[in-house]
Amino acid sequence: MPASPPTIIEVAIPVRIDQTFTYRVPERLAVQASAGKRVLVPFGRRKVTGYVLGPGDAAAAELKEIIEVLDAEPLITPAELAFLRWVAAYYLFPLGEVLKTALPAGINLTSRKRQVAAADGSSVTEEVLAGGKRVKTELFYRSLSAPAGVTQPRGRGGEILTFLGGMEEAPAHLIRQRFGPCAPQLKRLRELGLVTAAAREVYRDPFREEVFEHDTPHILNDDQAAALARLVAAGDTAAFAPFLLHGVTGSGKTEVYLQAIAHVLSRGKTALVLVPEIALTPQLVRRFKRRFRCGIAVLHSGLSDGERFDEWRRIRRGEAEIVIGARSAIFAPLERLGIIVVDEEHEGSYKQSEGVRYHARDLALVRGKMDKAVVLLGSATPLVTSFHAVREGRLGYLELPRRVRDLPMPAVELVDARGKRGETFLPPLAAALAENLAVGGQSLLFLNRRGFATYLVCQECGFVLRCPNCAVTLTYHRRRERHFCHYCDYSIPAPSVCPGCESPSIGLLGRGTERVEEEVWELLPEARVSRMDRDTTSGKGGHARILRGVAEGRIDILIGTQMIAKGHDFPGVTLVGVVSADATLNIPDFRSAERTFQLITQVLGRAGRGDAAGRVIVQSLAPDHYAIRHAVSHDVAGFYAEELAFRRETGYPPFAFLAALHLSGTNGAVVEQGAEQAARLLQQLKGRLRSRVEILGPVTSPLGKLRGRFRWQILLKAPARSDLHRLVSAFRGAIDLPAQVRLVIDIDPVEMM
DNA sequence: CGGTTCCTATTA
DNA sequence: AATAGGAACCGG
Repeated sequence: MPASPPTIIEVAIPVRIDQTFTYRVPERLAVQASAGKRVLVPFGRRKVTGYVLGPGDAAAAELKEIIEVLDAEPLITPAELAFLRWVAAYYLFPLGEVLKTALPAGINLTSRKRQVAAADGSSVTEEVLAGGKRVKTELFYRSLSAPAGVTQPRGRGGEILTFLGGMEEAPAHLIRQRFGPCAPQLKRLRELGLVTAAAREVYRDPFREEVFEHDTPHILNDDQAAALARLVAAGDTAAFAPFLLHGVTGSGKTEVYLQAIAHVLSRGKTALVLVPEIALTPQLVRRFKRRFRCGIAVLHSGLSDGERFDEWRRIRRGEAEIVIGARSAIFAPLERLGIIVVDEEHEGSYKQSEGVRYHARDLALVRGKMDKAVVLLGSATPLVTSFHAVREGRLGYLELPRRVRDLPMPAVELVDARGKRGETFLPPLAAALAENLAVGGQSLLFLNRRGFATYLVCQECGFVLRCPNCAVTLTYHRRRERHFCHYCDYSIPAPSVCPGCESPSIGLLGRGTERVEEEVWELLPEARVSRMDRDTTSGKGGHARILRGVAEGRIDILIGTQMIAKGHDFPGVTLVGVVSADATLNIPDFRSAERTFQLITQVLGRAGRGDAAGRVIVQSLAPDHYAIRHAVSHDVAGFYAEELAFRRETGYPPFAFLAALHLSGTNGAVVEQGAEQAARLLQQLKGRLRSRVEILGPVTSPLGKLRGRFRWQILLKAPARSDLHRLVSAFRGAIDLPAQVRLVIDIDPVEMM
């Protein structure tokens, strides 16, 4: 007797509940309802899309029946499901929500209740099913031999027919592109039986119109060749092999990625490349398209839902061997995965901070282990954690210590700015800017603070202008004549007198990029100056417009925030000035030194990527701080040694593991009570479990309120991840907070505020 | 007082 | 997460 298909199934539903649900399968759907497919199910008062996990326990008394099976083929393979189960367990988030995040957005059906005006004027609630996958189809035309008695039409119809005769078939967009609007002619041709039209599924391809010239692998220098050799050897063993590719800026990391991937593809496997920002994808995709003839898919948040869905389907069907994308691409449905590259692995944008709070860099290692793949973490300034893993032998170390073509590292002058707070440019930087302008060189000025002045303070009464929602100072933006909160979007018009005592002697302190721009105008009126920060790149293509201006030599001096530090090549830049290296050093985060070191090093790497070595001047109020000292002397190893000593001493990662519990809500008193209740429960559980977790808090974050919400935070610190998980899982099962308090659990939080 | 807004329980 | 039903709030 053949095994009968399961009539009871376990279904994960994308809701914020930590459990799965059991449904009955009616006879007619029994064969179709298999694991990895989506089903439409009744859920509470509505109908939702759920994900079939497998056969369910018949134990529950009354089960509802599934309504429909939504997919012909499973969307998720058993291996992917295992990975996603791991993600849900690790980040303590419901499996259904994790599955939803991993799949392209907008493919699920849900019932929506909405009020509809009835004929008699009263309103009726109507239930509508909304959403669902959108497959785009296009008509493909093909010419037929003319039936008896039909003559070839004249005019445009005839031209189209001749055109179609010369080829197998043509999609509608191609005909329109060639002949202009021609719907009536095509209709007539079909009526005459001269052509057939068939609707065919097409992909919305973000790079459809572009033509790529082919290039060939570059010749590697000795360091690159040595790194590649180890990657090739590891790839051939078909075992999990994680590496850190530590290459100084301009050392040719991308070429190593390309050739390692070429080797993986030659073994019939596939490759996944993660990049930190959308802005960086097009140039990297172009480089890949020039090198490889195989299918390349792109996944990032800049795509429309339709484009993303189509790229996802191409991958699922095995039509793309390479996937390039932002953090969510870690969930790409690639099979036979041979290598995962995480470019600029230190970037904070790999951390998802809403919904499932995953870290794509960490998940790359987990997925690589499950899929027995090579994982390649690349950076000029790796995470302290990665460096430590190398020292412990958990990560292979590949080093590219030299720039390609043996260009020297730029010479850096460190200028002590102590006691000279009023001056934006100290004499060395002012002189260097003038000199560089005189010889026609381009300069880059970096300051990681936008706006004109960071705060307004009254000289009479000491009043400081703050955001009513976020308890941070408001930054003055001169162009808009307003003070803005950089956390929420609150703003007020610039006052002319102190809002506290009406004294006219108000001072604007702390400078941002907008002020630096003004001071450059005053210092060098003949220079062509441009600024790149969130305020000047807001429109579509604003980013590209400024970069093009620099590339085409229409800009002499570019001022910018960290935006200019990341990834872009400025071949004509021969001077880099860091206006204040300390802006990021004093934020209350145990990673502030690491961040500052990374940022300064990345900025310095922008100098002299062309033929000239380039000159760099760094102004600092803390020239003796180890992050600044080691960054300006290009002493990466020196920095990591001191930073690791500091972390060991203070008990922070990688010598401890962290979790953060964020409690928030609009009612301050209720949130406070909730936080205290949570802290008490944690203490009890800690005693009962004899846990080694250290509980810090509840404390308010430095921003007591964010976007109008009160926030409390409890920080957990443990010597091992397992301690953290035991305590937090027990806590999550036991806590019963009032509904107005939202609890977010962040395992391995990157931000400490 | 009717009408909103806030809060809470529920989901197989 | 989304929903519905009920409590709380509210102006004049």
